[in-house]
Amino acid sequence: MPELPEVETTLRALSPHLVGQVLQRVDFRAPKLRLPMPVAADVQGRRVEALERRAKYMLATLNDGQTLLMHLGMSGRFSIFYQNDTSDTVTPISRLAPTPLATHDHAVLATDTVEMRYNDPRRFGMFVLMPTATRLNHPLLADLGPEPLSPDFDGNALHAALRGRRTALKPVLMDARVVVGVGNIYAAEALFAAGIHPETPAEALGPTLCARLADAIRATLTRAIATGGSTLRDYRQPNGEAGHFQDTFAVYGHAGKPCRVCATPIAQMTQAQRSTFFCPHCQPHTQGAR
DNA sequence: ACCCCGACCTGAGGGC
DNA sequence: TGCCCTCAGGTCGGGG
Repeated sequence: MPELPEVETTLRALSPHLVGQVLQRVDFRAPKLRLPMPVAADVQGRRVEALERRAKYMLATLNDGQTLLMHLGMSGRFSIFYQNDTSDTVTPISRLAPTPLATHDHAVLATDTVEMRYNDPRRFGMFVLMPTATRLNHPLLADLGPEPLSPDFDGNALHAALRGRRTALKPVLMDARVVVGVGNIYAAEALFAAGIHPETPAEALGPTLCARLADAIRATLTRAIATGGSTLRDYRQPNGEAGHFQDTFAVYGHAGKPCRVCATPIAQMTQAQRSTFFCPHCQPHTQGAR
């Protein structure tokens, strides 16, 4: 589920409550999600010095030289709860009052003022503790490609990354070594925005189309962040509200419905075991692919 | 190196 | 009502 916009939305909501705050209470309730959970005592009592995003990972820098890495997997979400109802001095960012823990609440991080709960039905998320000094060399982070919203991602970077990739463009866009943060939804939406067929051989995409696609990826992700991300099933912003970008999907989940531009029915197919949606008219097969 | 596929896990929805 | 199948936003690791 969560792709870059959902992770970014989550991070922006958590930041004011985490950065500079001490994790007074930490509870990893499941022994493992995708990976074994850290030991709570190795996190509890530390102050969070920074919270950053790399790809779909959130990295909380702790004041003891460790970094807590968090990933939302397919169905993960954080919710912010008030610690108590006497929080007059706390900015009312959350409408959620404390409730009993729910099924699939796998982690709890509490500061003096709020409690953050991580819920993840499918348990594909992860919490990993690693040394801050070498964190970028950690296997989870070492081979990641450029951030799509950073200046070093442009048509030239994309063109270089597609070299040697003979397979269909859309699965390649979802390869984090090419560009990070782009999952099944945003790959489809960006390809529609760029007017490129998802089956175009990746290495056939010339500089002009690479520039157009890089722009489309950046614009699509930026718009999604601005609307709080996409809520299909599980994802929620940490204040409990759904995202809204799903209301503006051009193709994702729209199989058989008329294209908003040309009214041609949106097509669906399978690529790399994932559903792909596209408009056969607005995203023609490109030959030569400049 | 690339590429394909299965694995991880739970829940929702459709067909019978 | 229940069962059984398919599908779902991600990523890793094994094999060809």
